[in-house]
Amino acid sequence: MPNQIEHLSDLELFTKVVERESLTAAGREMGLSPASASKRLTRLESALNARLITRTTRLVRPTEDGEAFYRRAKAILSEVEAAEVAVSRATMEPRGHMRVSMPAGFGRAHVAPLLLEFIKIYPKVEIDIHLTDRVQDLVAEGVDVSIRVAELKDSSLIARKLAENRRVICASPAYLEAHGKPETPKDLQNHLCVVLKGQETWRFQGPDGAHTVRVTGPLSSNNSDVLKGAALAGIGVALKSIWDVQDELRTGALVPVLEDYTTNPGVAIYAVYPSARHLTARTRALLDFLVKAFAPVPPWERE
Amino acid sequence: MPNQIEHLSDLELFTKVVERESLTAAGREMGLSPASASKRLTRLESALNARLITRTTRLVRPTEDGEAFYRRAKAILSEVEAAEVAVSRATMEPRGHMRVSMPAGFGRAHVAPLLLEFIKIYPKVEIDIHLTDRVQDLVAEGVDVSIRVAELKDSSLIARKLAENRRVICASPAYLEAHGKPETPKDLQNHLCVVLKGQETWRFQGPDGAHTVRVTGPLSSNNSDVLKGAALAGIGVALKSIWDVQDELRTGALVPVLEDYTTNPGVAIYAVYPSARHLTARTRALLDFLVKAFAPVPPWERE
DNA sequence: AATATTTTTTCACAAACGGTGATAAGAACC
DNA sequence: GGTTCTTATCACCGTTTGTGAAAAAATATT
Repeated sequence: MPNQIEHLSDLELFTKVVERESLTAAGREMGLSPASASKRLTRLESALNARLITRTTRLVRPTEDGEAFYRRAKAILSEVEAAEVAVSRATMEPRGHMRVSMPAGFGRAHVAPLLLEFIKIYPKVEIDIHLTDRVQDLVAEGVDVSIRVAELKDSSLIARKLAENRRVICASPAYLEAHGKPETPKDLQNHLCVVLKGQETWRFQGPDGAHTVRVTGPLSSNNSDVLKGAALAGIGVALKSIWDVQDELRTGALVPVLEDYTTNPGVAIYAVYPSARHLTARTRALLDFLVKAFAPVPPWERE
Repeated sequence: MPNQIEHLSDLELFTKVVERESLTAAGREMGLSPASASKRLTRLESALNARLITRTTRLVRPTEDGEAFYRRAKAILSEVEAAEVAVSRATMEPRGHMRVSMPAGFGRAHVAPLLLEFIKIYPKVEIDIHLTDRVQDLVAEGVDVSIRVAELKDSSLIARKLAENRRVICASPAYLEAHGKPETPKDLQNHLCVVLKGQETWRFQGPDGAHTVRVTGPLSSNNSDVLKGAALAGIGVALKSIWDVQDELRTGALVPVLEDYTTNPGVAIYAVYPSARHLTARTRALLDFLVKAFAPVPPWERE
């Protein structure tokens, strides 16, 4: 029949009584009336079914059992406190291990380098960088923070927006030379498009309203790098995230088209994490770090 | 700001949640509804201001901090239990040290020999035999049991009657030869009496009613052995407890007088101890032992 | 896809607990 | 003997805690 003791503060009161040799003083120290102090000590003794303190109105001293118990009580209390500060430190100072999940392409290009900086700033944090395009169960996989490119709709998870995910329709100069330049979304239906598997429908928001175009083409893939390669090779028109083709646009290897239109609006890049309450220091630190790194303008949009 | 944790059972619940990976199961194990289990876990997390368990409806697992805290919680709980069983053993099996106080004369003659037997029966008990005729503060002196010859009147202390304290008026044959034998209490006023300091008034209860006699004589002392010596030497008549002069009466060295009268009625021998609640095993054992040794007829009255 | 099932969480309410001040009793000091 | 200080007890009252019901969430099933 273990654990008769329920109230840790009864233990604390008891130790103070032993030290002060006074119920009243011990109670006062804990902000308790003498009546309560008496009640609590009695409660502890009843729980243990033993007399710990012999007391008259003038003299309060531990019994032999009480003295033995005093030593144990002190040990217990200090262990509890140690456990508390250990947890508290863990939540105060970023440290420990964490797993961050992200899509392969975006992660490799833009997040992983940032995380290398992050662990330089917080040397006690260890990060497991987990690249996957599957949307996964954060809790089951033990993921602390997940970077997701999506429309926000998740329910129990909390998300912080890191950046817009601006997209561009683009193609190689050679392709445009050969097939001409589309001027409206509708034109795309007459173009060769390279598309991400499952995302064959492109949505546009432009000066002339919203459009939805179902595109087709000679190549589709579930890997966005393949698509980029195809576009570069002049296979067709691609819908790419800015962060993915920024360099190619700058060098002219790819050329944007339909620049007056916003593509797949509402989709943005988020840092997703389970529950906002009781964030660990490392999670909080990483989130702040990421937000600062991407805001107000993400790296790939700069200059 | 130490000791945020108050409820030990919250710790217990937490460990069970970690072990069972289920709030409901953990709660059931402790006889708690799922609602309560949830509340308690939340309370613990709030107290620590940290998230210990990440939980969805399907998956319950400790966070990294939670795992670290789990180990500490287990340690704390087992220490608490160890402390509890230590106390409980101390109250179950007679063991440990105790101090027994008693009057010098009676103690040396009748209690000390019994205590030697007692520690033979309970080898784990150590006794400090404290002989004193002063009435003392049990608590202040750390006395567990005090043997007292008195009229019962103490308030906060509990007493068990061990034996009547029958007294006799007696003198040596030589004295009676020289001075004659008193036949009534009143006769004592014409006799030489040896008296205990402060007890110069002797009270009698006899067939002809109650008498109070103030006696005088050539010798008084605060030590009852001195008085016995004086009586044996024929100095005068003494008021002695039976247990003190039993041998002398048997050999005829002292002769009882006024045998139809009861002397100082109401005075008996008691074992006195502080508070009946939460007696330790050793105290309980000693009290039972003493009662059995003196009842129904004390040794000095036998045969 | 839609429904069922299981688990956690929330909510409102009842019961139990815990603290308090008043009071009493006891003990020391003056 | 009176005063003061301490512990114990009592009745009262506000808070906390536990509970069942229902909601919400996440799977599993059909």
